[in-house]
Amino acid sequence: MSTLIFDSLNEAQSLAVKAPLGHQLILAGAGSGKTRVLTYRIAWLVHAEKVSPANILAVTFTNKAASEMRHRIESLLGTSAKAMWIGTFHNLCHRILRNHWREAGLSEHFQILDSDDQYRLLRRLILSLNIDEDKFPPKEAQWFINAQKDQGLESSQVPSHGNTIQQKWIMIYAAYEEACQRAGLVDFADLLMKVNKLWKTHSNILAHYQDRFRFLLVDEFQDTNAQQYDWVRQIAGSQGYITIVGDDDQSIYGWRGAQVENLERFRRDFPQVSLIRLEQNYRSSGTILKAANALIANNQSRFGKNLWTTQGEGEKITVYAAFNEFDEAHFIANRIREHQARDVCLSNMAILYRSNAQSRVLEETLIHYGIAYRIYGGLRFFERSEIKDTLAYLRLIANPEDDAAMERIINVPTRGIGDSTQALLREHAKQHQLPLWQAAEQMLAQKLVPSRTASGLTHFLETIQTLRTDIHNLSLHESVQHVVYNSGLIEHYRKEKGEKGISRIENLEELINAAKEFENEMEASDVGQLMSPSPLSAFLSYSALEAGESQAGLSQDSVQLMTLHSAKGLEFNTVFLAGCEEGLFPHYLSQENPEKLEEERRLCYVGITRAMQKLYMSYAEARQLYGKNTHNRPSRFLKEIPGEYLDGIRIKTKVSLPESAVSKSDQKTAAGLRVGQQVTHRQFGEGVILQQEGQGDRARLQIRFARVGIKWLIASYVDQG
DNA sequence: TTTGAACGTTTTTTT
DNA sequence: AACGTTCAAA
Repeated sequence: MSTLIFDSLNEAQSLAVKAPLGHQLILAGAGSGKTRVLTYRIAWLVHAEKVSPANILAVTFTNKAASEMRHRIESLLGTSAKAMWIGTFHNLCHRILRNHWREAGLSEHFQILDSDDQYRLLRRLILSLNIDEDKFPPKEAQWFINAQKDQGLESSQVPSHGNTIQQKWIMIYAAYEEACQRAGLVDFADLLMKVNKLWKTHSNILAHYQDRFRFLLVDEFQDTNAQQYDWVRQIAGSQGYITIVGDDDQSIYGWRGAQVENLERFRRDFPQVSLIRLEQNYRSSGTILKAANALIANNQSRFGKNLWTTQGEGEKITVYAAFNEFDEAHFIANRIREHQARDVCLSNMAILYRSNAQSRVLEETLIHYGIAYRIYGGLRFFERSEIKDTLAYLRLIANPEDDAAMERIINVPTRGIGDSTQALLREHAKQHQLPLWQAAEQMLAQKLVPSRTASGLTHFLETIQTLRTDIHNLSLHESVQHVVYNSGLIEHYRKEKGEKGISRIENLEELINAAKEFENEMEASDVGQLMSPSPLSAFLSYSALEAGESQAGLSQDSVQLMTLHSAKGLEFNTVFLAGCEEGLFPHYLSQENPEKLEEERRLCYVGITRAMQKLYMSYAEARQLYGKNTHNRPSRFLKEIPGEYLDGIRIKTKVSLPESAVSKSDQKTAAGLRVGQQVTHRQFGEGVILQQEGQGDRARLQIRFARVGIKWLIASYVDQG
């Protein structure tokens, strides 16, 4: 490796990369090359400071970012970086817990509970505790428990303040804790909490990690929570060198316990932190950057920084006032075609939105236009119910004490084990302090179940046992395949009518493939997650930790659709920021609370700064939201951007013609009416056509009337205005 | 116990 | 609109 590569850095970057050993806080604005700085810093440590890669630990926000970083480092160094630990907090903690399960008080076969599993478990517990489900909804219990865990509090440590409601929550938490412990289950927050506790109770283990990882680098520090902060502080000890990178303006995970204050706290807790600001932006045009700066300046609580660029002004930001979400989608699709014609490849364009629900109309329109797209988020692969059912079979096979898994599949497919039988089982299990599995065996042996259900239950137990012996000598993917085909799940889904059943079966096939790929990767990376007691166990953990970044068809050139949250860290030539309306963005649940509103603004900042050359922002005057027609004002964020950076339709304009609708001749009806046109109606008065269904005289038109709102009418009853 | 239909409710972001 | 829950009938 030549030192020449380090010459390509700017002054601030170079300062950060070549800094003498010590603690560093790098405040890195959007597009300032922070990933570059991190990877180069690591390369510098290895190359110039002669640090062994085995002594380096890097924490990233997503699994994807981790593997990207590994690649970059390897290509910089020209060697494998296997000895280096790079991963998310959750991933690294998982690895540590697999190494020290005994000391952490876990079962060797512990499995990870994802948030859906957690919800189901809580719901069941609340029911069995005879607590009113309406007063203590599982969702809130989940929220409560996760919030406590993020603070590092076990159920016994949560103060009740003599508050009876709080006591109930604590009671639920305690029951949940016990259930997890008994079944060998660990949730996301546990991964961190258990490692923190492990380190506090076993100083030798902590010392081992402190000794090994003298060089710590943490990305996206503004999105760390209290537990993660504690984790970093512990492993650093008094010997470690920490580099943290963050941007307070891009803190968008406050709602799940992230604390921006951690940036400030770091500076207080660690002496002699050198602070470096990266303020030169290499990504966006001057206009886009200035717009972003102007927007974020409306936030009160920030470190304060100003991004600048040497790039030219570039094009203005196009704001489009759509009539409704369909018009918005058409507009976007047309623009995508234009850019495509100008040689911007599809994968360099992204449509960003606030909530996943917005994706449907966009998807449908893109399909209509024949534009390839790839969608992130929504239901991820490993979260689909058919996949989770299969995984539950595998989990129960691997660990008969996994009650959550057993609950899930005991009657899937239906085998006559209904609610009452299940209640009976639970009761027996509770009284004898047994896992459900053993409770079932006992009850059958003691003939405590009616004969008809007994046969169903026996059949279930036998199925699982047979599967267990069957797959004993099979490889991972063969095991998965065997379970898919012999558990009865395939037949079960085949019976399901419509396309749903078909796609489920396809997904199950895909699961077998995923197992195969996982196998290959394990072999290639020799160590990897091999700490797990078995390949199956490793695969199960993987499925919970990485819910499915890997999706079909990712090699094809396609437009990227995702929420603003998942766009963090990415960049695109052209960005469409859709749904810039009050109530949608900022979301109405955040409108009242100033802090939440600032987070929404940061989210908008993140969205804007994803764009390199061209940004479109659009809003719809009318939109179907939650099954109702809504009329929302343009987002306040649009108004916070100075008009000089904006182009196109003025924001306050009441009516403007959607060009996409006009240009399409097939939108015309026999009466010569078209979308966007002003019309009058004898009874309802003046209005604007929003949408059309059908052709000719029998066409139905959706019209927004000034006086009476939106109505669907037959074309022949409308006069052109 | 299972099934289907009617009913009512609920809408953010995710490692 | 989409989902989950509840209720009644088989």
